[in-house]
Amino acid sequence: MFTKFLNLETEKQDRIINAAIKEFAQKGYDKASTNEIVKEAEISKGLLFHYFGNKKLMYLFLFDYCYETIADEFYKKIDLAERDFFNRIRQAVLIKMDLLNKYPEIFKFIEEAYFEDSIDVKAELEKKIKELNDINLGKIYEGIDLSKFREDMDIKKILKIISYTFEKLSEEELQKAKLSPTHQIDYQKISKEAEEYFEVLTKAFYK
Amino acid sequence: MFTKFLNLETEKQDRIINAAIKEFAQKGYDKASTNEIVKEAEISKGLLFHYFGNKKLMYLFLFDYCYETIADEFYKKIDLAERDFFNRIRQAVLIKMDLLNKYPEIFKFIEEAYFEDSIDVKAELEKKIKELNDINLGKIYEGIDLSKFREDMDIKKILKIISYTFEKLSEEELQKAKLSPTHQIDYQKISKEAEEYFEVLTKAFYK
Amino acid sequence: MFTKFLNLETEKQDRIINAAIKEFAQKGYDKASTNEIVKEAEISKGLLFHYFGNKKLMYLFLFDYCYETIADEFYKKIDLAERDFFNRIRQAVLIKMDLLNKYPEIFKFIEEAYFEDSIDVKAELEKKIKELNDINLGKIYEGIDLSKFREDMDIKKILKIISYTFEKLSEEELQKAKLSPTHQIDYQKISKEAEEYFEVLTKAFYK
Amino acid sequence: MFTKFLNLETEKQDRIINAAIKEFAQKGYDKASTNEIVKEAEISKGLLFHYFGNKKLMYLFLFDYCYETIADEFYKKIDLAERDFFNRIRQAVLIKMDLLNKYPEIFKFIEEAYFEDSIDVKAELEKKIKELNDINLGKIYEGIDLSKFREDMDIKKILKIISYTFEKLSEEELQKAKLSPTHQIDYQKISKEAEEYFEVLTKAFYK
DNA sequence: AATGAATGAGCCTTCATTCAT
DNA sequence: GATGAATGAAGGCTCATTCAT
Repeated sequence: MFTKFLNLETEKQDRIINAAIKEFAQKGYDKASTNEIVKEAEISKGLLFHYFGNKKLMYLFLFDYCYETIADEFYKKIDLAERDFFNRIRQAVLIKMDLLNKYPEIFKFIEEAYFEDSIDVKAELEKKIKELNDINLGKIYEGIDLSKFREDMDIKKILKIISYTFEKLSEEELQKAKLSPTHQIDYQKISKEAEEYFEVLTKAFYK
Repeated sequence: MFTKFLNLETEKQDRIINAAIKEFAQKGYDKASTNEIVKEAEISKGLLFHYFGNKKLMYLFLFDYCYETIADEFYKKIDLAERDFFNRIRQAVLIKMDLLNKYPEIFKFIEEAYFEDSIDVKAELEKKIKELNDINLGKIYEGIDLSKFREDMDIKKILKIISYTFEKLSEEELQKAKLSPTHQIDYQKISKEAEEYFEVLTKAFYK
Repeated sequence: MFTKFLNLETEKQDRIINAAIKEFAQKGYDKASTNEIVKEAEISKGLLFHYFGNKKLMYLFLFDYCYETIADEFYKKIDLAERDFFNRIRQAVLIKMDLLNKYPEIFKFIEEAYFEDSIDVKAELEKKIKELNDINLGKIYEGIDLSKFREDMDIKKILKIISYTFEKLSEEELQKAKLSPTHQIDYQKISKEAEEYFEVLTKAFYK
Repeated sequence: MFTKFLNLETEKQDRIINAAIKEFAQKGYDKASTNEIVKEAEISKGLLFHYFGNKKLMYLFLFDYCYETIADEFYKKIDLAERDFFNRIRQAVLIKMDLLNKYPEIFKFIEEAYFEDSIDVKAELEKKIKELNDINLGKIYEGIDLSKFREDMDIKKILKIISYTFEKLSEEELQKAKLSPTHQIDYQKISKEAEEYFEVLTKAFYK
């Protein structure tokens, strides 16, 4: 499919990928301009279509590229030997924040992709996202020590409630950052808040 | 501001509003075409701009309209005499699903609006959303009987965890419906699932 | 033709005339908006067309109105008893400047009208301008004492050369004002410059 | 800037330039339609904007093109060895009329440009015109034999009066042609008239 | 007389994509 | 492989004018 592109010298690949990610992350699928991408990447108009066929396929390729980049690093860093659920989640939150810092554009791209509503890519994208969720859902809970949890409740539901809480917490902080004038995320405040929720949730769901 | 439009006969207003909501809900702000809206509403091009000035103002007007329509019905139906938190949330979930059924396009429009990233409307929209959040946040917890909850934890955090759980639950079901071929929401299944989570959460957080 | 309009109460007539002159003077025929005119004049859209038929006729009416307003005052003020040509022209220049100060919008309108190139009004306007020139050309020279001029030249050519000089002088000052940041006309400088040219021309063409 | 356009085959360049000049000359900046231009030039809509960016830049490019075309021919033809002022002006008048005959549309375009009031191009255009005036003002008087003129008057004013006379004379003839049904300029009559004015002016201002 | 809602052609500009070179 | 000129549909929006009330 994208073999032509992948056989390019890495430097040119990177130039193109970075230019495209930047444009899509900033403007979303519809408003992103292939003109801007080729200008930034310093390649010709025709070449982009030679490599990717069309805008949609390029976007979908970038989504995969971004997802893999982030996922690879994520699973490289997470310690599956840590069997305590809360510590595992704490780890996940910290790693996510680290990656956010390291690859802001890529992260931005993925985040926007989750909310991308353009009819051109919506269907394909949702399919991809669903698959990813199915694949990864289990992974993060792999090897968790379930013996610490109360046994008078459905363990799956407990895990879900805990996951939901931290996801919503992150979303809310993100939303707050979005609405603040500086768009700055206050990592320290999030960490502190998370610890307080850990405490409540441990008291509620651990033996 | 929109007095010209609001003085129209209701039938024509509805035709225009429905056409516009449908178009924006389906395609998002940028890709939505005023051409399509006037075609669907069976009015002339110029008239739309006679009423709303421009696309952006029309979109913002529709957001207000949609929000008010939903909020009015929501707060008319919710029983603030019900002081038990879980029953209150159960109510809220059911009412929301009912409205979702009754006004699917309006709901769609609002949901999309929350994620609308078009630079044209982003700023204004976020301001509106922020204001709404500030206003309504407290309202749903009004008059709740807090004496039933455990006292060894921060009550605010408990309430948040519970809210988060049901919000995420709804979102997940919605997402599942989105990805299913028929886009059908299985209300019964949701109700049943919600009851099971009520049970878990009561056990965890009630005295 | 415009009897409907002319039978209006003067106050309303003035409101409409002023609004229209302002808009045309500022934007030229094509870009002038009938919408802006009715808004400023506080009358309804339809009424404007009821009175004037269409934009073109309104413009032509305004040209006549403006021309008459200026010409009436001009010929009321000019002293036809002054038989010296240079004094007569000096008078004309001073009166013109006075009127410019008193009716800046009307003057602006007439000036713009002379350069109006819109195909819609060009032909009609040029016809009007030609007629006016024919009528008024003689008037300003009426009763001039020709005995002061040299007799070895065609007197008509002498008068033309003198007129041309002052017309061009005015045009140049106007153009300079146009190109200056403040658009301010320096009347004192013009008067002084004119006097210097008077001197040269007297020496050249008087006995 | 306009390299894309200037690298085109001359035939196509000419087709586009002629179509554009014609349209702007006839209708002025605002009313000129890019649609008409591309139709006349037989190119696609997009191509025009590919070459010139937007309407304004195209107009400004054409102004430069027209000015250079005329100025180049003018200064190629004028004989700077001719030191007699009247002969020099006679030359200038004849060359101008020749060019007018040869490039009527270009001339028209420039003339209209001087009076172009559209806010879109006014500022830029006036800047260009001002610069041109500064550059060319001296050139036409270069090497003139001033010893023939009377010494009891400001020589600069004399030269101005003479220039003004011939400029106005040309303008009047042009205006007459404009208002005549055939739009024909009667060069012979102009030459004869000019000679008569030469005579008067020589008598008045030469020693 | 007076209103202002309604029209729809026309405006400039953008864009992904194609294809001859 | 690489170029960038060329396409033309579609975009949001404006406007003088009409006409039912």
